[in-house]
Amino acid sequence: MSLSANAAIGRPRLFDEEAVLAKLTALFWRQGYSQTSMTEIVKISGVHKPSLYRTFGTKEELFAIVLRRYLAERIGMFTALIEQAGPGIGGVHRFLELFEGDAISERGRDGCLMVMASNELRGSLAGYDFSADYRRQMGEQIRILLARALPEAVPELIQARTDLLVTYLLGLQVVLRSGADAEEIHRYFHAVHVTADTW
Amino acid sequence: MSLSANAAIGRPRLFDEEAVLAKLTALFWRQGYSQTSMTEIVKISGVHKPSLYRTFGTKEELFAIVLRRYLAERIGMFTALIEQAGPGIGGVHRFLELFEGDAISERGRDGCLMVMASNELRGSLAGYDFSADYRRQMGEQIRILLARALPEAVPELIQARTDLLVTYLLGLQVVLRSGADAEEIHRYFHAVHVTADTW
DNA sequence: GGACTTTGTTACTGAGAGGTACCAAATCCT
DNA sequence: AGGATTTGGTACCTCTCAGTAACAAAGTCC
Repeated sequence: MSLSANAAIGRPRLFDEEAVLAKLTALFWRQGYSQTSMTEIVKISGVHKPSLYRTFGTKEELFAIVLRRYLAERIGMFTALIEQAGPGIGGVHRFLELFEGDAISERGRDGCLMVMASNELRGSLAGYDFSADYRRQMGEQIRILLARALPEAVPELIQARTDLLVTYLLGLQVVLRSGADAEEIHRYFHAVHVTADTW
Repeated sequence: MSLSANAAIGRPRLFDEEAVLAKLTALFWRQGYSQTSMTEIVKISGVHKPSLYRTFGTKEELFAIVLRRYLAERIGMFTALIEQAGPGIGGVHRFLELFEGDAISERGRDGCLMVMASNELRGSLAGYDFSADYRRQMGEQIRILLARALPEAVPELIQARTDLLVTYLLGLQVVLRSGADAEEIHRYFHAVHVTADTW
């Protein structure tokens, strides 16, 4: 399902949609939605305004596209980290370590675009409740991690642990975006390591 | 420390600063900083623009005043809830119940102004790192709650539990602002009740 | 080659943003 | 009473915002 209906007819597009969306994702992620102007978007993307509007629609529609793309990418990252972490309770600790590595990176300090957009747009945009979608898909991934880590636990307990971890991770993104230093960030990771030890 | 240097000389002010700040806090809290215009601020406050600028400075300075005021009020709420919750591990559960009552209220659905502003302004405004201030003061309150709840725990453990709860509560505000329904909100509270039972 | 279609580029629009100049009104001090 | 000082209120400023009209350029199809 491409954005352009018929790619063969007419003058060929000089820019790559995916590359532009990747750049704009980073831009929105850094600055937020309403604090990013179309002028900046034109500058960063290298695509002139009428082309942007023809391709992606209004600023709001463009941001919705960015959000859907980011959501899939983000969940993919969770899947990869959980895969890499392995089974057992050690897998939970390894997952947290991998997550911390990403968190203290340059991009990690921007927090999570979903959390940022949830706060700015109250979780939905143009009728699409992206925030609920994000929590649900994130929960599914965390549940996989915990089900493999705690094979003897009943589903209700797995769910409670999952809900705790999801909420914790959302809060962590708030901290990351707020400019906390590596020491404070590590304290928060330490806290959940300690908690996971009782599981 | 009043905002007006000399209250006696000149025409008396027709509006109450505190009442105006309370209204504007609610407005910023609902809409966010950059999505709230000076025109709206004039309309809600009933104070004309030049008076606002004379009294509170620029929009940015006004918001800084709102943030400091809100921070004190918010920490006061934590203090009150913790006082009301009482000692022992039961105090933690009661604190959470009281907090949930506030969370599912109309205002609770707006989340926390500090969390919202942290996401929008990356934790600081005009050189004031309000976000770090908030986490520190919030941590102090939670530590009091947990120290009374777990009198036999070593300080390191109290600190770890505190850091977990602080991060969890920040994440919860993200969920609240995103428009989650009461059932989902209750699930997240249940998750931390289950965790607190192992303390 | 010529009709058709889509894209790149420039210039522009109306609306709304944050912020202020200016003057009348209301108080205090002498 | 009259200057001094502060506030209320109207009208205005400049700048930037999202969005678009119009036309040239670059392709496909017949």
